[in-house]
Parts: sequence; structure tokens; C-alpha cells
Amino acid sequence: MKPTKIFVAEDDVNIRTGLVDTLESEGYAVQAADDGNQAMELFNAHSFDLVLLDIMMPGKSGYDVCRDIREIDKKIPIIMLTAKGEEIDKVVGLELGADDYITKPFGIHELLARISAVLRRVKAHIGEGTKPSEGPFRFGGCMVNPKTFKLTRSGNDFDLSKRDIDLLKHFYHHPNEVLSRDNLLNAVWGIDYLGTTRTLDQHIAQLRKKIEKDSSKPDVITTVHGVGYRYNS
Amino acid sequence: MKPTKIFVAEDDVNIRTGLVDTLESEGYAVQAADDGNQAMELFNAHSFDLVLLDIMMPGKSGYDVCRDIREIDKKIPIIMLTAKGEEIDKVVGLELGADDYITKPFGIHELLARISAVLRRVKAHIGEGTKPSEGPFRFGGCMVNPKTFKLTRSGNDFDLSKRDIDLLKHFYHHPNEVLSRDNLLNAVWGIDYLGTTRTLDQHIAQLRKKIEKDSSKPDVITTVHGVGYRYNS
DNA sequence: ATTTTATTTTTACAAGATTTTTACAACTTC
DNA sequence: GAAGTTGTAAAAATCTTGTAAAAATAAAAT
Repeated sequence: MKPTKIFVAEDDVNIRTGLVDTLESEGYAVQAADDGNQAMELFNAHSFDLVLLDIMMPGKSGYDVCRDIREIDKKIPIIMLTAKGEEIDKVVGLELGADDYITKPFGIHELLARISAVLRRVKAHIGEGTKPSEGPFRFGGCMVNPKTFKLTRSGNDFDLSKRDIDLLKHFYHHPNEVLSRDNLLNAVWGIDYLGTTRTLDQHIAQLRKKIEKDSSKPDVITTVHGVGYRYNS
Repeated sequence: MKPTKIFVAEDDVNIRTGLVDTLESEGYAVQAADDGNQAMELFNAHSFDLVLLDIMMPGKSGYDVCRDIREIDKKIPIIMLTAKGEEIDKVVGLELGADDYITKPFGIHELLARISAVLRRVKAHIGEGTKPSEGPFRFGGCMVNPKTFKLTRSGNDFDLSKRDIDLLKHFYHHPNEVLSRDNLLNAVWGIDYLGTTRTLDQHIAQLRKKIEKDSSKPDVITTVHGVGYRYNS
């Protein structure tokens, strides 16, 4: 199998060489640029599987590069490298079309985890054609519509929050499998979540009120004591 | 469950003993070193789940220790303890391969939160990959699915608890072998389990209700009087 | 910027489930 | 049949989860 090609744009020489070394030692093929203009040049000259983009760069900011890359390639995964305090909403939100971001300073494991997560996501998309995350889907006896953030069960409509949707999606993609709290927290709250643990339970409880016929006797999302939760499809 | 083992390297005696006490009172098993060289010695002599590493230490700096540890173990989570003003980008950035850092003086809560976040990250990761041992397996006339925590026998479904699964797995990996109570207790309950003995019998009895056609005439897990139990594959 | 509103997270404790222990009958072995 | 071992129901202890309500955060509106 051909190695996955990663393109890095980062002006700080320490971070850049660190990135290149690490990624290469992980088996990726890496190419790096140290400012925004060079970045676009290189990007145009090669074909990559994934892009890591620093926001603060001389020449052309990461924001701009991201937008430009998206013009050229609508699909390539882009992960932004942000410093604490930089505006992130815009980055990942939809305006720019980045797929993920990571805040400096970051751990190598976290970065690698995000890279493989994004790559996996993309591959799954390509492989299956259907984008499971976009359209409405059936969940237990309900219809969940991620576009409208609504859930319908036997004629009744409920509003869903972002967390609700993310949770439902994650369960939906792992039917009948017992998912640990760790797994769920990582998948829905993000890999660097620091909170304590009743949070998830709380959301499960709220979800059950909407999806279960009798929330005191859950049927769709069941508890596996000491382990986690299971969505029974 | 076995306690998580944390290794602390920190020269300041107050901070060190404070850390050890706190972590131990949180249920972690802790081992500490007070300089860089001793740190490597200890690290090599034991096996840990997580490392806390001060940067400024006599002998060998935390930077060096971190790098050395990474040579030995690419995966073990490392959290650096930094003083204000110390260069952090390099620490956590990529060069060294630490997973996270925390700036002194830090609150014990923040530290604990970060420790569990990092551990969760690692655990969720392990849980994610497809481990061949995790797939469903046949046990007597049943199918056992460790992912769903369910057991099926002649069309009937039973829920399994964590202990059930662990016991079944252990038997499964030692077919036709008579396993003593000690063996089973060590394998499933952990090596330092102190309980008295009817515990295991109780679980066997419960399991038999699920896996045996006639639990009063066990066939799959049989008793070897005075010795232990045997799974007849 | 300030207030209002919605959402998310945390706290606190009740309720629940599992596990462990106890107790004792039944069984095995010699 | 005596001594020791095992089966298992039921009680007790321990650990986990459910969830209301408070607090904190984030988002929207003024």
C-alpha cells in the first residue's frame, strides 16, 4: 500500500521539523512548507491525502490557505493547528471547511489520533458512498433528522441539541456494541475533554426521555453495568 | 481491577510527597524518583501506566528523561510538570513526545483531571482497534459476544456481566484444562484479590444457568472435586 | 456591553445492579 | 458415616447509575 501523504504548513522551524520527523517515523510521507505562499505552490504541485495547517504564518494566513485549498479540492481532509485563543469556530465551522483542529501545544498522540480519525472518516465515506451523518436515520422507534435537529416518535416532535445528535450518531454507527464511557466521551466530547463523568449519564437520561417509550425501562439504549451503554438496533 | 500505576519524577521533596500522597489516596499505585538518573533506573525496573515528569531536575532533565522513556516505550502517556516560563512548545510539541503538560503551581483537581483525560484517551484507543480476541466465540452450545455482552443459546438471549465475560474468556483460553479456584480468582479478580471462597462458586452457578442445558447436570463447565473447574470444549 | 435564553456541566443523593458473603443442605471421597 | 467440598438461595455490602436541580457556560437578543 502506498504511504499516506501529508502536507504540513507551519512557519516555526522547531515545530515543523518535529512534525515532519514524527510523521515520517509513523510511516507517513511528508512534505512541508514554511509560509502561506509556498504552501499553495507546493500543494498545487503535488497530490496529498491530508493537510496540516498552521494559522499564524507569514505571507498567507492558514485561514486563507485553507480556503484556497478548498477551492481546489473539496474533499481533502484539513486539520488546523491553532494557538490558544485563536478563533476556532470559524476555522472548523463551515466557513473555511477544515475538518478538525488541534490547539498548540499538543501531544503527539493526540495529533496522531486526530489524523487517523480524520483519515478513517474520509475513507469510510468514500468506501460506503452514502454519508450516514447527513440524512435522517431511524433510531429505535424514532426518526432522527440531523439537519433540522429534530426527532420524531409516534407523531411527537422533540428538539435535539448538538450533543444529542452527536451521541445518537455515534450510537447509530455502533449498533449493539457496548460502548464505554471513555469511548463515548472521546467520540462526542473530543479527545481532550477534562470533565468529570456524570455528564454523559445526564445526557443519556435526557435522550431516553425522548427516544424511549418508557424512559424508566429503557429499551433502545440500555445500560451495561460497570461497562457502558448499548444501542440495540 | 488492578490499580493504575503512576511514576513520578520530581526533585522538590514537598511537591513529590504531596503528589504521592494525593495520587495514592485517589487509588493509584505510585512510585517516585527524585532525580533524572534514578528516574530512568526505576522506570526500567518496573512497568507503569503513566508518567509524571518534572522538567527541572538534577542529574538528567525532564526533557532527557522524556526522550529516553519514549525510546523504550512509544505509547506510555507522559505528562510534564513545568514551571512558569519554561519552554513548553518543545515539550509537548513533537520533539519530545509528551502527551500533556501542566504548569506549576497547579491545582490537584486539574492534575487529576488531566491524568484521567490522558488515561481515557489511551484506553479508548485500545478499545477501538479490532482486537482479534474481542470477537464472538463459541462456548459449549452458546455464542458469546464480548462486544455486545450477550450470550445466545438455542435462540435465547442472555445478558452477561463483566465478570461473566471475563470468566468465560478465561475458560475459553484454557479448554479442557482443570483450573483451580486460585487460578480463576487471579485471572478474573486480579492477583491481589483477598475475598473468601464461595464467591467464585456463586458465579459459576449463575453462569451455568445461562450456558448449560440443564444447570443441575453441568456439561460445559464441570466440577473437579477438590481441584477446580474445567471447560469441556 | 448587558441582559436574556438556551444549553451543558456539575453536584448530590436516591435508586438500582452486581458482587460478595453467609448459611446450610447436598454431595464426594475415603 | 465423618470430614471435607461444593451448590445455591438469600442477605448484606459495595459499587454504579439515574436524574432532579443548581451552577456554569455559551449563544442570542437587546
